[in-house]
Amino acid sequence: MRQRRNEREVAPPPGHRRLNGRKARMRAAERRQHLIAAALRLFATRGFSGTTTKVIARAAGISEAVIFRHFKGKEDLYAAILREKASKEGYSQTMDELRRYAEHDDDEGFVFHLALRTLESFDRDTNFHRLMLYARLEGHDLARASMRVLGLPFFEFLRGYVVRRQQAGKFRKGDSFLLAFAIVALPVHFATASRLFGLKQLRGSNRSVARAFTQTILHGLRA
Amino acid sequence: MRQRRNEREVAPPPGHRRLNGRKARMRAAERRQHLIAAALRLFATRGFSGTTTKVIARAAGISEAVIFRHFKGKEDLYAAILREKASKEGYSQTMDELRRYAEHDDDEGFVFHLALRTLESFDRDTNFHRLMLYARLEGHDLARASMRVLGLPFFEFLRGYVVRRQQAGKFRKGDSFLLAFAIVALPVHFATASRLFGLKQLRGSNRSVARAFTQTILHGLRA
DNA sequence: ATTATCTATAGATCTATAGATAATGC
DNA sequence: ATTATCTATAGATCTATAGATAATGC
Repeated sequence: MRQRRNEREVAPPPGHRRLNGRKARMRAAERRQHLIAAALRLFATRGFSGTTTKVIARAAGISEAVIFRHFKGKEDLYAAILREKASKEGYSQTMDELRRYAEHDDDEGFVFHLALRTLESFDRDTNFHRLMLYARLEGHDLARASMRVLGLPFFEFLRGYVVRRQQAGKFRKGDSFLLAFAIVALPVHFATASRLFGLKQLRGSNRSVARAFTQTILHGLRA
Repeated sequence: MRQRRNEREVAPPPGHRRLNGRKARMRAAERRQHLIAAALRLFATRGFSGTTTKVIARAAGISEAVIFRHFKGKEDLYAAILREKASKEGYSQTMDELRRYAEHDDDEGFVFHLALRTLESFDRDTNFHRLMLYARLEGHDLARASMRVLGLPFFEFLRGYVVRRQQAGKFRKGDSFLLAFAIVALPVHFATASRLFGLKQLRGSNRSVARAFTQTILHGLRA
């Protein structure tokens, strides 16, 4: 099982100086980021307790001691990754975009772009999503916190949209919670299966997948 | 983080003899099952590498050495759990039931019971589903195998049903793979969020949730 | 002179085994 | 007599720290 050796060094960030072929030293802030990047990949593939500081050090191309110079401990490094990567940015940007479709009562645009941005996010930040899934399973505090601070507001925004469309008589009546849940469930579940678990059967361009889910969510399977 | 102490003993199976207040010894086969049950709970909550043989022994109320008497090692115990619990039973029983709805072209019955059985399965075997999610993330061979042997045939059966209904003109045209995926995605994603991650916001009886998803899948959100 | 990194190692913990001992079935 | 379990411990790893050394900026 856990015997895979995936410890090749993480490339130093662009702009990083090199000293006649040998590695130049990084400044503290730079090394911090570098360690976060290296550790993210490893925690994402093997989980917290499946990842040793030794492996992280090897992947980052430094000695173990350096990790503890920059972070209080393994747990602190893990927490730093979550804090660093679980930024509001992606969420609020997508929310702004969706709000525009919502203002025009453009259900197709709304659902389609929600799905599309979800798929793109899993493509871009596969490791982060993998890490979050691990963190949620492990019941990590910061995963819960991130869910509360980012996930819930987003979901409430989505549910608000559903309620508004129900009141306008455009969406079926019914538990707005479950309807909103259904909208996110399709793309998230698909992205999880295809990107995180690598189910090969799931193919197609992001746009075509998003289009199919949009049709399904808005009009259902029935002809 | 991983500091929770959840090591109370697993109750011995019913019918287990007791010797004037003290524990009676189990026969090998019985102890094996007992260890599997105890370890399942722990692996499910903490993952493979997050669970030590010491903690398993404590939870089972025996010394660590007993584990290695019954299993070649921790990995072997883990594999035994997957083999034991990932039985075809649940799947083929549900498939038989669904086949009956399919024969009567009862889309409502088909989708509703698929959702209902999924939710019930996550209620009944929460720990198993948690373990499988961990195993899939960790890329465990047996998780992949179980997906191939159980998951795929089930999915192909489902896709076959979708194709047949498309040919009958009852289901919309479109990628049968994605349509079939949508049918399972709603209940599975919901069960995962509510049962495995304990999102409290997700409530409602299994039947009402299954009903809501059936409506959504068959008729969509549009009024 | 300051900052980043390394080597070496302590001390805890983890998996696994050997050999002794206690319970059970006949 | 056989089977299940325990105690004790080996040997490998794991996180973390102390103190020495090498690179960098001024």
